[in-house]
Amino acid sequence: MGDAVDVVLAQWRRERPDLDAWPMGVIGRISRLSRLLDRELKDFFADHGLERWEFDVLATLRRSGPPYELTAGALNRAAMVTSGAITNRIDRMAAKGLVQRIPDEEDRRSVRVRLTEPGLAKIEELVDLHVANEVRLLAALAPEQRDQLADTLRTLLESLGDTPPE
Amino acid sequence: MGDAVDVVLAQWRRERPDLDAWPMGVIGRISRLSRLLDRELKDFFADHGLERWEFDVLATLRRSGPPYELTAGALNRAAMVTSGAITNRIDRMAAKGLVQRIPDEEDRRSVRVRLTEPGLAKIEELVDLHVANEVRLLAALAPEQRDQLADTLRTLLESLGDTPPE
DNA sequence: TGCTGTTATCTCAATGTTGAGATTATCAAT
DNA sequence: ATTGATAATCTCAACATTGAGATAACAGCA
Repeated sequence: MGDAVDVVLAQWRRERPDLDAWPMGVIGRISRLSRLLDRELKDFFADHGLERWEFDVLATLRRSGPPYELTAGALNRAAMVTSGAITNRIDRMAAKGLVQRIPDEEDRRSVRVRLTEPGLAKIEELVDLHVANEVRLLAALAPEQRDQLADTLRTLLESLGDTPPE
Repeated sequence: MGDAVDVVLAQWRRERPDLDAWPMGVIGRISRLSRLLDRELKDFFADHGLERWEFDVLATLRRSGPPYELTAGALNRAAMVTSGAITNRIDRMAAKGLVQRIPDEEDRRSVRVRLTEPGLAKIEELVDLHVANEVRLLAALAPEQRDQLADTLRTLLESLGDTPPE
């Protein structure tokens, strides 16, 4: 009956009764949940010899469909990190043999990053387990609750400009 | 009518019709929202000469009530970071004069971190603006939506063990 | 008093991200 | 063709966090 954020809100009510801090009940919880879920996912991937960001890159390429390749730019937009971070990630995954860089003939500024055979095998092996793990993490929600939650979060994302590329 | 996560889900449906990836509609959105909100808050605090983590430390001390002091351990539990990170943060904030370290007489392993006069002034100056900024970020939600959202997120947090200290 | 286990904080090397700048390539318009 | 603006990627120094280990202090109990 109450989480850590309830305590925070109660403290503000006591210390600053004039302040209505309700937004913290939403934003604070999103932040904390994100952190907790990150930890859980990290543990899961560690058990399978991957970093979370490696899985994300593999999954992004896999779901883009054959030939399982995207430009570096598309990958960094998907991951919401800077270009420097993506260069670094691709370097390391290429060294591990999970992806390969392919020069783009059409636009020679671009690099296409393609899933290798082992990379494809890895994501195929893990994606079902990953989804099952996520189902476990959300087990506390009733089916209608989770649909409603997804809808509300979508509304928020749209209002913050999280619109698909094209 | 659709955010970046809807695209991800549609891709999985096309590529792997056998896989029901619904949890990504929740966990993916929580991750993305957390990142987007972080950026917004970062911009806001930058306009006021603070890092986000500095504000968090000030706010945690302020809402704990007079004499506005907590142990380093309490601060790192609140911030969900490791002890090394808190040591570093306190060092820098003490150098800026926002907090001061006070040896704990009762338990000499502990350090109490106390808001200085300038630190208190800073948080008092910013907290209302911060809440107003958060209200702005959540403006897309109707009042019942945000209450329901907060409730659902609380359910999730509790199920993941995010329970208050004592 | 002396042990043993636990707790609080700090230290520090390893690691990863950011953010700005450099490089190279493309595009639009003249 | 040439110029200027824009775009894609890579480079790299600065910075912050993690995670493991060190240090010091407390607590319970024989």
